[in-house]
Amino acid sequence: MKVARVIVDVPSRDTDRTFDYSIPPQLDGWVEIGSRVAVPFGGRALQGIVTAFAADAEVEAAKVKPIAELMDAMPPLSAELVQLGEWISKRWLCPLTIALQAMLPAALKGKAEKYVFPAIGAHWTEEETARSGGLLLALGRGEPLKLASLLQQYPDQGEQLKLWMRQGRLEERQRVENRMSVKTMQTVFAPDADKLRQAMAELPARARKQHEVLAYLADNPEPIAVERLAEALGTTSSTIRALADRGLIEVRAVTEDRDPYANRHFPPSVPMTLTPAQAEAIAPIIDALDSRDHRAFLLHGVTGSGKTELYLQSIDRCLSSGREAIVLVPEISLTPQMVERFKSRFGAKVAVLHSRLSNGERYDEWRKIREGRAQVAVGARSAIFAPFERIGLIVIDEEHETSYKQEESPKYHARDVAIERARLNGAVVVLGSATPSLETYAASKRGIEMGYISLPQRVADRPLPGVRLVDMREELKLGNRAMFSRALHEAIVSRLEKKEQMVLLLNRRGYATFVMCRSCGYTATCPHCEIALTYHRGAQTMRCHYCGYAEVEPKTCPSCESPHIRYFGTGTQKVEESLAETFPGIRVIRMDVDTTTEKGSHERWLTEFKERKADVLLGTQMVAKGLDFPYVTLVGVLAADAALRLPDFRASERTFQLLTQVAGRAGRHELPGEVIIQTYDPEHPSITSVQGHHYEGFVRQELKLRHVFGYPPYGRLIGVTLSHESVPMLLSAGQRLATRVRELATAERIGSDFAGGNGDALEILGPVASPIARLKDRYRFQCMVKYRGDVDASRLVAQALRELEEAVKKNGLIVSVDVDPQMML
DNA sequence: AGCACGCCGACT
DNA sequence: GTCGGCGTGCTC
Repeated sequence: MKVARVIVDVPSRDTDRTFDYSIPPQLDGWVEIGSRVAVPFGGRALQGIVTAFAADAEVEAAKVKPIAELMDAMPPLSAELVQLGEWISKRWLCPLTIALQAMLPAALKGKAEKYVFPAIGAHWTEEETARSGGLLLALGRGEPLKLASLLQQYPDQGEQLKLWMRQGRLEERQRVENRMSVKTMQTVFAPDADKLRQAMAELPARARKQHEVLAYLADNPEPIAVERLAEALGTTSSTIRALADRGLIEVRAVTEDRDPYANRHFPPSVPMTLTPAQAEAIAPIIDALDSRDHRAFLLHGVTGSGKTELYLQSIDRCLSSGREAIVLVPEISLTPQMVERFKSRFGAKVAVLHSRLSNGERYDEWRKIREGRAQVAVGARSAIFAPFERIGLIVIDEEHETSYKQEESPKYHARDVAIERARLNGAVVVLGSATPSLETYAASKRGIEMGYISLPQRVADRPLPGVRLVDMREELKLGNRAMFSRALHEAIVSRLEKKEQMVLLLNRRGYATFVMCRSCGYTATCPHCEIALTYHRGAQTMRCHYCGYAEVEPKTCPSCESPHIRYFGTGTQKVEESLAETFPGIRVIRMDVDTTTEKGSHERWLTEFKERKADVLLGTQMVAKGLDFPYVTLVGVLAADAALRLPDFRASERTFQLLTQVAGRAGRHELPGEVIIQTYDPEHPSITSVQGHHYEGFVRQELKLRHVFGYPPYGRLIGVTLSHESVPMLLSAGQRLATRVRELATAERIGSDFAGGNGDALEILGPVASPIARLKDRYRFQCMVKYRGDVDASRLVAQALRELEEAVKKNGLIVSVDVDPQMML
């Protein structure tokens, strides 16, 4: 009996294998590898993906059930993507269904819905019918009805329904349905100001928060999302709901638009004539495309060297050979300007995929690709799964960006997936960056698996901006306690006079980074996470940036009641305030997660800045990436070493990359640029190398350190984080795991004297408390496996984890594995 | 992940 | 004597 092997959508270790289903005659010939099917599984209906066929079931024929339904006429995944999914699940140690789900748009994440209908021959008394308040009448019409909507419509009949189902008078059937939910947003609509004032007068005086809400709406009459309004006023949605209940405001679910680019016109662009340097750089890429071999290249080009034009011309070449192209861009750089560059060149052939799209929009773009109506996919990380069938080229712009690593399961890195997918397709990969990750750089310098292409000059020979380092310790000695050094102060003044613009970077949001009592040393920490709370000026709250916990600012010390409670450290809010005080009349746009939560706000700020409605763009790392404004002639970094002391071996690399990227924002057009970096550590290589735009110098030094400690690219890492409410439990589980990995390594004769890139093999560190030792009320311990690249450590870790899970069963221990972790926190 | 099956406390 | 608490095991 021919069977389909199905991966069912239950993300657990013991269901991480195929289950066999027979193919009903009417589906014969329709079910393919990659088909999405609904199947009965343990008494319920589930979604699954067909990954193989077999001539016979691996279990006795009586156990094999038929596929209930084929969910799409055209399989959403190809055999190639299924294969890629299998590779991902092995590489990052996750259940295959999780890898496969990551490839599907959210709209295709099927969910079982329960339907109820009367059993044949079931009767109800007149009294029961009357008591059911219309429910039995509705059921009596014959159509099975959705259980969830019945419960919503008749909230008090839940018990009754359950009883009838137990008695067999009602029957239940499950059906897997698409979650084609159009995205909606609860939005507040305010009446006109007069009505609002009248409403305020009618409100009881003690309803203070409700007054505030109405006052805010009187000033800001445009519709606003409930969540956002609540956040702006430091209250909760219940306040707003209360107002809606009184009928004073209206709250409606607003659906989001489906074609984000429907009303936009993209003026066509033609290929630019390449500079000699560009022409030389693109040649090997074109060669590789023409030969149809799998090849990968690092395109190492300084900021402003014209990498995007090379991408465009490479894509053009790829398309003209009848193949398709994927372009990955960091989420944050996926701005309308960026999209425009691709749409202008390739028009309707471009599909755009990013997280800001609603599920419906995303699904529509995805279908354009699947159905062959688009040949270029431009998108963030997950666009690497664009369902093309003839991929010729994959471009990853800003390849060093951390956002290419997904932090939830599957914890894949899009760069590695790209290379594997290109290998499967005989396609070319181009990794572009001004500051390549050390892994990529080292690989390209080895020259075996990856070629190196350099583009060391900016186009039109525009100079890289001059970089000045300012030692803030000297400033302090000279009595300057302000957050702006004298140099930066002067530079700001001169830009204001010349009506030029500035970008200021501070990689910390909020107002003050911690709150401490000067009398007793008490610091405010999150009660759930052991993380210092950050003070936010606007809402006068202290917030945890990890779990979102917030409390009102204390007037006196909660511990000793001293009034000497002070705010330390500087966040973007405080800089904004200080700019206004120091430079009266200065116009500042602040961009950080607090000001860009609303859909489209990110874009709006950038447009305003571009139109020169502000002098300063102040923000966290989101102002460092890919922005291109002709009037920006000054970039200021307020505290360059902020991220340097983090307990992460990549801290230096990140700092260097961030500083170089932000420095590249200055002087990109006619006007020359200047960069001022304030630091307490002006000798640090991450910082001094930025001054000379000296990537190679920085990398050489950093690689030496990595070599000594056996960190990537010389060794590889697997992080395992265990979390539980109890510390002793965690410690014993952690030790058990570490011991077991060690035993397995010894059994396989893998030496444990790995130190640096020349030792041999594998070592396991920990368990130790995680840098964030407690998160959301759970303690966290971690182990780190450090190993030489040719050792199959993930197999050992997987086995040790299986054994550990077997041993502790369900006692609440949560284990999370991260292969090639990018963040050590 | 769910849902069933199974073995021990507070109720009609 | 029964309802139901959630520990354990299976799902083609």
